[in-house]
Amino acid sequence: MASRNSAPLTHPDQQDIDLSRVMAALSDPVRLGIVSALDGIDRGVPCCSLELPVGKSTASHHFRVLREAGVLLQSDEGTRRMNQVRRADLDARFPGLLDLALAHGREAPVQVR
Amino acid sequence: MASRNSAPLTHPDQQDIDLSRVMAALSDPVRLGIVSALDGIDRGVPCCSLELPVGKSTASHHFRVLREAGVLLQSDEGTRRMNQVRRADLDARFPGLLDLALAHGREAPVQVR
DNA sequence: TCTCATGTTCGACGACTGTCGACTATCGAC
DNA sequence: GTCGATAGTCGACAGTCGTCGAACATGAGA
Repeated sequence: MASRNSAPLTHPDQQDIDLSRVMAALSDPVRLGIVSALDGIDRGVPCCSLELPVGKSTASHHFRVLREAGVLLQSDEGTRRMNQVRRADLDARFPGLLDLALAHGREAPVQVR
Repeated sequence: MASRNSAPLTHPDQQDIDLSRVMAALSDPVRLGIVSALDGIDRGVPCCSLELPVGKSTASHHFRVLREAGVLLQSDEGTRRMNQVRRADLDARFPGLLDLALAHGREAPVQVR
């Protein structure tokens, strides 16, 4: 879905993932909640399946930040935008970072419907 | 030094160091440069010994952010404020985070005079 | 075709952040 | 006591960030 004329979901290549951006992305509690909820799920999860404490447009913003930082992989399936954590890429580039962040980011758990 | 009536240099206890704050602190290139320059030096280093690309008040701000996040230990010695990375505390609380950040944060190296 | 569900984009807003210059505080040396 | 070095504080400013509501775009079904 998304707007017709939106660029086709830009994701950074693995080697272009920037630590500063990843850390900035993960330093927001809402975004850490998203990643935490999505981690370990092997299929893509649509945005609407997460019970986030913010509005739709704000959630959209957070998903974009995570995608552009290289944390999430997004792909369109019909009217749904599926989300998946890029664990392999992140583990390859910053070994241990994701585990560290998730281990310490369980304060505001996000439910997956 | 500092102002006479400033609170006596608040540092978070090891167990109170918050990952979000640490990551936010380390996601700024100037601050990452500071930590990178200070890491591995066993003695305290005064603020003025670092050649930072920002003004005095801005540097002061960055040092405070790092201290309040739990990344730096600051202590006054006469007219100097000595700085040291809290490596033991950080390694204990978030094993590997500092090494990860420093390994990937050498873009804007900061000189120690 | 019409409608609904999903999700984006676009201003707008307040809060926070990074930056600066000017001023102040403290200490040590003269 | 005075002066210089070191360093913090205090506004001020522009830019970014997180948030929202309203409008728009797309695809799936009825």
